[in-house]
Amino acid sequence: MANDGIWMLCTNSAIRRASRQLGQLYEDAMGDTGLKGTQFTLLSQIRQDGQPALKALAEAMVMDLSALGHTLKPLIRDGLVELVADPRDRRVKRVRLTTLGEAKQADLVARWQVAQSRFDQVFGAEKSAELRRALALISSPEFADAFENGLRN
Amino acid sequence: MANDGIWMLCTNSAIRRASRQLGQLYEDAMGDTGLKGTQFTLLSQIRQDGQPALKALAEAMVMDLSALGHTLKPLIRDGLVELVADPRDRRVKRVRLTTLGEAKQADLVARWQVAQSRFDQVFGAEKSAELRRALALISSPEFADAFENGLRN
DNA sequence: GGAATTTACTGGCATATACCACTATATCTG
DNA sequence: CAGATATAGTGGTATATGCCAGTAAATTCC
Repeated sequence: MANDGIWMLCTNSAIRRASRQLGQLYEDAMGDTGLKGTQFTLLSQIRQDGQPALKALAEAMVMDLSALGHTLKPLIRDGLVELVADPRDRRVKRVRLTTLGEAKQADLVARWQVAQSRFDQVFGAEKSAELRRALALISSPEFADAFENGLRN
Repeated sequence: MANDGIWMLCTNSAIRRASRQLGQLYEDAMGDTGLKGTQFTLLSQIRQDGQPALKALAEAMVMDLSALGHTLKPLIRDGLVELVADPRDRRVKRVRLTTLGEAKQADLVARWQVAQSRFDQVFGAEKSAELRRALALISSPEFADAFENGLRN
């Protein structure tokens, strides 16, 4: 499996490489819906959060605020999500699924489940859950803090 | 650590999210060199392979050939790598580091090592190596094949 | 209460990455 | 050998993602 690349030494290279591969596999499973993996992720997270402020959503996704804004554009253009101003704090905008967006998301969940169970089957369900836990740990602010400032216990 | 997102269910979401975080951390460690993590990865892989054909490099990186072409553009523009035609097969182009590219790569290795050892320290060196193995497995063509066509043993 | 600061978002620019259509070579086949 | 097919790259278009500079609204501080 090409054990001789920097990805065997550099976790960053390794994770990006695996990202590309997994992105392909999941996207194929998404099929003709025309939506990307990231878009499914976003729709699902928005659905779960209800009506998150952009800032909060960006943080949850571990994504730059402006990157989130850009990424939402096609979804807004296609009428899957919409932005609503927060009446309490007029700096804040909240994202929510439109009716169309909810339908699309539900459709995608079914397809996603196929991809996810294939992954679990090939990689092993237990190892899969463990991998997600490890990745969530890496994605946490605590991890970033320890990385940047050293482990001071 | 926000245990309630889709990233706890969807390995694809989880890996992209962790990619973003790790990309940030490593890039910060790269400092003022002006190069991105991906560019370091590419320079390092090219260095290791010597003078790989674009196709072969794309495969090793698990990257689309045209994506690789686009990604190399800034590196070519900045004089870090160059393309040379293969005399045997004139369809083939090979990439190689320029003298400047070699110097830059060597410089980056030092910085990268700082980032990688911080990662190992925070995540655990053994777990870290194990994670890279898991990611390399996921990135392998065998994995993709099993994912797409099912495990037929 | 008004100036200074912080916060939330927007828009422009640059790289990362994929797909598709097209071109140039090379290889295969009758 | 000529036509069909396969292979390697290129260029265009679209999404993904980050940084920086700006804008507007809220909060803080005399």
